[in-house]
Amino acid sequence: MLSFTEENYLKTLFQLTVESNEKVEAGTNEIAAHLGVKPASANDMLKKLKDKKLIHYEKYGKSTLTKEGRKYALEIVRKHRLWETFLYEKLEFSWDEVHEVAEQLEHIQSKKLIDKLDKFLNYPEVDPHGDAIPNAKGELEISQRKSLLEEEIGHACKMVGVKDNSAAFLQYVNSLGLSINQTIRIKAREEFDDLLEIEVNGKKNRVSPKFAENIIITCLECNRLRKK
Amino acid sequence: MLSFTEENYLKTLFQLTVESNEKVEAGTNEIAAHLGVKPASANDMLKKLKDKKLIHYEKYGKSTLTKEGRKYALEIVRKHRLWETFLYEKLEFSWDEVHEVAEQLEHIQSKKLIDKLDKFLNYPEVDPHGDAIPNAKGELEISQRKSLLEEEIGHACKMVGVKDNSAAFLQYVNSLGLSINQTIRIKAREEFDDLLEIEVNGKKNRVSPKFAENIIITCLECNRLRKK
DNA sequence: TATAATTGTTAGGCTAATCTAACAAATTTA
DNA sequence: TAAATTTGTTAGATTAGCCTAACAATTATA
Ligand SMILES: [Mn+2]
Ligand SMILES: [Mn+2]
Ligand SMILES: [Mn+2]
Ligand SMILES: [Mn+2]
Repeated sequence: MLSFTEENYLKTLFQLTVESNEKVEAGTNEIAAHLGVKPASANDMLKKLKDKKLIHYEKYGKSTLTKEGRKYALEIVRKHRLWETFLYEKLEFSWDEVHEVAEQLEHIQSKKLIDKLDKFLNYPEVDPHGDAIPNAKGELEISQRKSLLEEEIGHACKMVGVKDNSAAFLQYVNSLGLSINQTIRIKAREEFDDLLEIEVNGKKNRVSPKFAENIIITCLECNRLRKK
Repeated sequence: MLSFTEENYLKTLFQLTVESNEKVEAGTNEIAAHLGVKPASANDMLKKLKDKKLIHYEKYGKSTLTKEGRKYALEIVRKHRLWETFLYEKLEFSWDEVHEVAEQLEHIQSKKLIDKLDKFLNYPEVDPHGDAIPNAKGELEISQRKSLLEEEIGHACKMVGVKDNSAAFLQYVNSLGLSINQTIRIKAREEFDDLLEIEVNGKKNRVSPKFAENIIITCLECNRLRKK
């Protein structure tokens, strides 16, 4: 059985690779920063997890999860998101309060507990943030992606990537306050010139269809409602 | 904030003293045995808890909780019993499965979580084993006690002590398979001679009114129903 | 009340997870 | 491509919680 700490390292690696929209492997410093520890500490643990065959790691190289490690990571993510859903739906926690408590609850060891919780919540597909919940078999339905241009008016979505990777475009994206994981709400579409009115962090802006076509998003509303 | 381990020591001391029907203070070996560690380990921790002013402890003496330590212990007991109730009432866990998981859940740190859980469960007074749940202020309603003679026919109760402490009586008690914390069910009362028919661990026996008068119990049914 | 048994303490070690400080490799930049 | 910067590693120390083995105090028993 894994320790609390080992579990946190696996989950971090999962987030930084499998669930990242930027990379498929993670460096030691990055992992350390994500966990709030020093690189030296992360280095020790990476060697240990490699010995346990839970991650792929080579000296001075980047790390990824093995199949086995990924299995564990998915279990933890499943628990985390089910608990968040429980807190949100049953205990009147708000959207932004659930994560912190779920960080603790995700480490409770009991297969029965988590399966019963899943049933009690009526097998939810997504957590309160719109993120997919792995099922009991460890299968994760990756949120459907599309371009910002294809998103429905009125919906909120999350930016997960770009199609155009040119510096010019990225700078443009940046200047509008947009970045990975940023929530974007589409307010309206101008009939006259097809510009989209979007809201980011409370600030409104207008973007061209060409711009929107190059922003990759997942729709929060669609994910949330997919099977409910 | 207290560590997982410190919390377990405080809870153990609470169970061995405040909630015990035999003693009001506990020895080092006893504490160690209850926690499944060696006396040397318990000794280290007792000194540490004393420094933190959570327990009264003197070299070669017995230990008890300070007011502060008792406050923490009650919080943990409250969490433990609320989680047991949740598992039993909402997640279809059985009577005997709840304890193990609650041992983990009792250490989750979130005031809001436990108060919301309390509300969600509709402020239960007792856990699935009939034990009282401390309220949010840390007040514990000690289960009402009476003699076995006063118990209602058909009810199940728990033996918590004796009135007569003579060796002869205790031996008699013992020969019937009775001991502290043992569950007793009253099957019937004979009209003819007032003998009580009891069942202990599946075995039936008959006891005199004089005998029953000297056994102190708390009624599980009454505790469970007191305010529901 | 002397001896035996029980109970409690200490010293010294071990492991997991962390740190700092020094260093080495890899990558970026001029 | 050489120098500067970033990234990653190592050695050695620390802390919490546990252990064993030796010992000391207390309590029970003959
Ligand atoms: Mn979260
Ligand atoms: Mn965690
Ligand atoms: Mn319990
Ligand atoms: Mn516990």
